[in-house]
Amino acid sequence: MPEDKVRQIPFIQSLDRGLTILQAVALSKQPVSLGELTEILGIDRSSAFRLANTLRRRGFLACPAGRKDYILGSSMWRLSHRYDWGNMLIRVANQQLKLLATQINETAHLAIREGKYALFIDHAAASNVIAVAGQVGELVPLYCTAHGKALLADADERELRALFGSGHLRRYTKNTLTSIQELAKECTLIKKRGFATDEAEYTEELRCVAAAIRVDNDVIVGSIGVSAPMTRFSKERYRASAEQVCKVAQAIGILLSNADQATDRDADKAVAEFA
Amino acid sequence: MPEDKVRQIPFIQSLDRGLTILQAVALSKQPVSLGELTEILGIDRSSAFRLANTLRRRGFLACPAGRKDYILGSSMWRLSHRYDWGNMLIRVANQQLKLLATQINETAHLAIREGKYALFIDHAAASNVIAVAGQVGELVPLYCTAHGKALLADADERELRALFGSGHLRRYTKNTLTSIQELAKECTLIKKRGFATDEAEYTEELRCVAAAIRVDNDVIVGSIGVSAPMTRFSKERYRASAEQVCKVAQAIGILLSNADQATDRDADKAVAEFA
DNA sequence: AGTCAGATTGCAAATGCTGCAATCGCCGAG
DNA sequence: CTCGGCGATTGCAGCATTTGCAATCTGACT
Repeated sequence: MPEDKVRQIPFIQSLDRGLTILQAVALSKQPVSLGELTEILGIDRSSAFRLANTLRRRGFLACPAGRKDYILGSSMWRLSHRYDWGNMLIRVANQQLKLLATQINETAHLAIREGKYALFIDHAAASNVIAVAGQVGELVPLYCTAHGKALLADADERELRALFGSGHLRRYTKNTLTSIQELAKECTLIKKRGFATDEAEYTEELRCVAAAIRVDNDVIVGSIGVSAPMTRFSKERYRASAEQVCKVAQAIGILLSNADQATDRDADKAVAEFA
Repeated sequence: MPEDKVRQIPFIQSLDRGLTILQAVALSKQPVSLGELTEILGIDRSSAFRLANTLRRRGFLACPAGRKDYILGSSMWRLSHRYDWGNMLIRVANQQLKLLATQINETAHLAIREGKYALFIDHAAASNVIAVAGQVGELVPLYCTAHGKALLADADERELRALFGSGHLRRYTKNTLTSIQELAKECTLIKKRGFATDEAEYTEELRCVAAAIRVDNDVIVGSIGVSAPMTRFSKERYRASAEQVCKVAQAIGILLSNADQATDRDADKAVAEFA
């Protein structure tokens, strides 16, 4: 269990414990019993109970009808729904996005997943280059774009079928992957090497590299990438770009993971190497 | 602000305060300064600071680059993203869904929003009736279905344009609304009267009524409704159904809002004193 | 530079939290 | 139907944690 806590600044024990409970419950697929919480926190049963009870009163936890173990409550739902996460991502990633566009000298995009599609939520154009496809606000299929596939990186075949059904996928170009099986294999590869490509699989003549943005090196919350016409984006050039894309994606992930000053620097470092 | 403290059930003060901060920050559109938090909690500056700082260390709050006021952090994102809200909604709504199907004697559906689409996540068929469109897992457009429009009820024209673009909407039947302007007007109406209709706007010959499910009478988290072929679902019959649909939607909303207190009799007191 | 508002830190008091142990409530076994 | 057994809940007294005050720091504006 990774427990990295720095206490240079005094921190409130009981609040911290409460948050631990919240996390534990959120990360568990099953309802969590008081006993388990006691175990996790390593404190007395009664204390765990009172903590959990406080969370329940506030609606952050709830008890499934009749049961006495805990699940997340509606407050979490409400609070996170109300919040404008898209804007947060845009804000945090903006600088990195521009950096990427400048370095590679092609248009860079930021996307999030929206159901079966990837949604472009921001872009940065290189100064001296004609803008390329991918308007902000545009929805593109997940399965045949670099951004989409990056967002799908963690999916296995079962999930893909649940999402797209078991039939064939619509073909956009001659390179489009149309079977779930191929797609699943591609996802595995993408996950391993860290970036996804689009070899004109959605739009003819358009090549694209993208990497998933992960919070805590885990949950995928968005993707960042660059794209350009094949004529301008040679295979080796865009392969080289992949590395930069990955680094930037990671930098943004770090910024999101612990958005405090200390980690601003970590992110800078991560980017600095090739800046 | 009166600070009634009833300690029939002991609750942890500092955790409670921390949660208050979380709420305050989440509900504010703007970053919240330490001063404001102090104000809200009615405690000393330094205490508020330490509380907020603990939340920040855990990633529940963050500071926008360089600034020193607070916004929600990535932990909220991560936790709520990872949690299976769909299942929670299905679980809570299941009974009501069946009830609705029985009462109206037509198929009832439960849907959530997924990007530009409504996603059916559960359904209940009336016993003696041939099943109707709307498989669980099906995605349907937001703008031309009762569920979709119910989910859009709070959107204004600006938001609609941001979502659908400013062009024309695809026409599925002769009744489909194809202009954003019409849609915006419809949304206003839906919001006012509490339910949305689909007069064969997506599928020919299919009529549908749906109402938004709101947590805390505010945030829309899903929709519930019934549908049937027009031949069987006369205009007056389905108008009468609207009322029931609304009631059920509201009931689910209440169940979601206080999932903990709904099953707990003692908690009624707690609710009373909070109000 | 100088001033001011807000953020951060040190410290001792005391409040609130904790763990222990006793009680309660629910199940399944006898 | 009663009896254990297990986990949840509650009462209590000691003391660790949190708190408010006051001092210090930061950094923005004059």
